[in-house]
Amino acid sequence: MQVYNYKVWKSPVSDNPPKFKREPAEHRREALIKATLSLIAEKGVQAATVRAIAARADVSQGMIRHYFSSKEELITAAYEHHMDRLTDLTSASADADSGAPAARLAAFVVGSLTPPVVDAGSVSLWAGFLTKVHDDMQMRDSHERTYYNFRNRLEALIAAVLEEAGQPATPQKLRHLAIACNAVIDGLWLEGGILSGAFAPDELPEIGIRSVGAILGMNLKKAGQQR
Amino acid sequence: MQVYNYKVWKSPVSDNPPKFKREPAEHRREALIKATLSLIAEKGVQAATVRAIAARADVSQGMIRHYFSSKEELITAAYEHHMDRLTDLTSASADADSGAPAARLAAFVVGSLTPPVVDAGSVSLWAGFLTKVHDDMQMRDSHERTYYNFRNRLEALIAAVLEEAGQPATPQKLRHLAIACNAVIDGLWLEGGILSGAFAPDELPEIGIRSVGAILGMNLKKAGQQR
DNA sequence: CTTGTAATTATACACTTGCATGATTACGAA
DNA sequence: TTCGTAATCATGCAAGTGTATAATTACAAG
Repeated sequence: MQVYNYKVWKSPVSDNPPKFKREPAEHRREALIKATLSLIAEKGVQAATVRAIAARADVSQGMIRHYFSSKEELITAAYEHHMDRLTDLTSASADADSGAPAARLAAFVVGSLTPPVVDAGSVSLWAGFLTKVHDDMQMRDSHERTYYNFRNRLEALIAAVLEEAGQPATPQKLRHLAIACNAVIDGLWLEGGILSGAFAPDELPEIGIRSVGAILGMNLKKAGQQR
Repeated sequence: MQVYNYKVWKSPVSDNPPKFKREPAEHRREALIKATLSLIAEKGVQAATVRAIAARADVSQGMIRHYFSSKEELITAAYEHHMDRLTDLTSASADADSGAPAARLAAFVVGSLTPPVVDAGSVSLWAGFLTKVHDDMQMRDSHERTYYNFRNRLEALIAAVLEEAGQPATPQKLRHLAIACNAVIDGLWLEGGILSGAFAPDELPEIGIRSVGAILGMNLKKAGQQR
């Protein structure tokens, strides 16, 4: 049974084909992380075994312990990579919009509720990791960090919107609004990823904008369209 | 190394202590399910091994295959048990309130966002199972069933509230409102369970009621208090 | 061309996993 | 009491797990 399928390439002299290639460390780490993520997204954490990861990354299983001090460390690195990618994607959609605060908030919401952020694999990954957040301290820290990062970004957008509308809120009120809006987005993102077929293409962003607008007491939809 | 600790009780004749006791089948199934749930809640799905479950239920590991056709079937049964318990708990808080529709909806929201529904173990359990929802078809069906069960209940409460307020909504509008309110509740429930210490005791229900009210365009808080 | 050395592979080990099987044992029926 | 049988236990097995270690091998410096 051939398990490994190490990459083959042409040798300068064809009669002595090298059996593997030395790659820069960052390349290898990235390949291992991507292999881990795709495995977890497809078949869950329990499928991300040392051998399966190595096979998917086209390397021998020894590489994992060569580039990470343990398999757990690889899992954690993969989690951070995934979450960073998610926040980058949503932030990008808000930052791309240089219009009024309301428009930027709307873009942020829509970005969070459309592919590739809304995705079955993403949710599966997130849930798979969440299991470890419970007891692994490093994971717990990582989760809190990304959660607050997202919520604070949201809170800043909300503050700008309220200020522009001439309805500034107290810090506590602002905090509550951010928590609430964050919850709607999270909930919609979740079910959108799990029950992918249960919603029409633009249904989720639509509901998201309307709900966030309702919570803030204004019509984000119109504000978002007039850009 | 002593692994098992079978229950000991007094024998009618003390010189011949029986080594185990025959229990009704339903007792055993329930004990195995509870052992499974507590294990998953504490240390994640990967800790719910045949041996660990048996040890916690104070039986030999053979019992699992005796009462369930496979370990997977036990896991599924445990999932359904857990979800049924969650929906029962939230429904109970709404059904207990026989007041105005708005009060019942408020009770439903509050019940969903206070312990024991909001609980680290519950969320951990839910996330652990979610991993399996992705590929296991039976799990997928079970998830959809409980999800729609919860959302439909919510939708019925919302419909009653809107009707009483003289603002009946179209089916599509009603569906959107239910999805949105469901999302807020889910999101708040999630973070409340994960970051248990990050919220004040009554902060989550407070935010929940205010947000659901905002989405529906009314003040649920006052309506809930006047019972 | 040599040669050193770090990257990579190959293999082995101790342990855990779910499941199967046969040996016990409690307990109701006769 | 005796006895049958289903419930329960004890043990073993093959496959899979993460990790450790030694054997290869690419590749650049001299």
